[in-house]
Amino acid sequence: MALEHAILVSLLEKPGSGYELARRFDRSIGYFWTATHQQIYRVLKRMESDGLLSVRGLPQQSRPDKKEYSVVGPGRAALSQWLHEPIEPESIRHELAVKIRGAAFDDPAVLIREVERHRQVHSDRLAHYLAGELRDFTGPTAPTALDAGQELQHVVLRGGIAYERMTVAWLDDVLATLRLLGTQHPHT
Amino acid sequence: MALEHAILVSLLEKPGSGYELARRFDRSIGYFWTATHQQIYRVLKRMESDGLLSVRGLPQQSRPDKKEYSVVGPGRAALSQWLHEPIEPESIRHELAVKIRGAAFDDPAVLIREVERHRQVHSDRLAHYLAGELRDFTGPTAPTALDAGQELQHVVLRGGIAYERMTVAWLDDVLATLRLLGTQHPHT
DNA sequence: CTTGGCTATGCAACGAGTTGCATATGAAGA
DNA sequence: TCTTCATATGCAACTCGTTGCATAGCCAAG
Repeated sequence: MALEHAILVSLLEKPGSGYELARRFDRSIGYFWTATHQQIYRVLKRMESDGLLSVRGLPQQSRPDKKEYSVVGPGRAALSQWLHEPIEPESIRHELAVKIRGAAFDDPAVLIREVERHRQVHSDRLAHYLAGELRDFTGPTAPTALDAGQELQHVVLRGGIAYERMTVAWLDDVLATLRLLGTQHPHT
Repeated sequence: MALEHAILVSLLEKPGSGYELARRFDRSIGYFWTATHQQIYRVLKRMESDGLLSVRGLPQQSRPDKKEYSVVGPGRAALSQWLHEPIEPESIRHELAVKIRGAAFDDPAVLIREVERHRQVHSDRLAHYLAGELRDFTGPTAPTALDAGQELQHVVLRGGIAYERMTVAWLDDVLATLRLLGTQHPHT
């Protein structure tokens, strides 16, 4: 139930509605944990009935009502307990890697476009992360004192940056390999 | 249904039983796609009834019977079709990153042991990959001619190596950050 | 001689995640 | 004016993935 914990972290960073959470899961926390709005609304409801969150109805002008969720005592305790539990080191699911191995049984050249497209996405993400880092951690608003929250968000962002950099470099390696095979085996 | 495709690739590389596939998903292809034996048996049954695979019962001495699956025509066609379809660039689910951000709301020091443990796992995986690379791709049995299958398996392995290297370096960064926060805030 | 481990397959139940659809309103643009 | 976009929430049905358990025989260690 890691979504529950991701929601606790996000709501502790800043209370918000299901809709707002859904948007955060499209950026920020979403770089490390994805979720759709359906999932979020369902889990929020359960967490509230379990007493981990409190809700506040915010009637809005010219908009549907908003339900703002905040973490309450038991929610904070649940997060703290989870932090003390060990978790399994991630096991990746890299569909593109499966495709690349599968390309041995077809024409490897069909993957070139696909890999180029992925490279573009990762390269864009890298640029986006770097811009965020400049804005939030090394710009004029640079952290004055050592703030734990800031430092931890920064180190996670550095992880994202390292991941995207590594991925772009690897996809270049993949492209070079595919092109080499293309010239050797014009079409198997 | 990417498991289906991962199974097609693995069975094209070498036919085998559900049990054998389950073990391959603990190594090799499993580095990029995980699956439990339950999932595998269930999907194999479906794929066979869909006509993508054929089965051969192999009675064995002093062992339960084995069912050896092979890819047949329609299976190969399904793989080929999948290779031509675009896939979504991976979205990561990095539970440890969520924990690190969550540590801002508790004592960051509680994560040190956990991060050290993860670092060890990734460092072991890296060593394992490097040994495999030496054995299969750069050793005395180095590829004579340019074999597409070999080259593609190698580039995927290089991706795994790059990933583990990057992760170990990042976890060192995380540890340094956690330790720094520990000395600054002896206990919030 | 019994316990545990390895091969080999599978059911049943549950929890997690996805997809399609539905509803309501106001603002901006064609 | 009509459509589309953005806010805001939710149900229902489905597939995917995990966990616990069951069976069955052989082998090796204690």
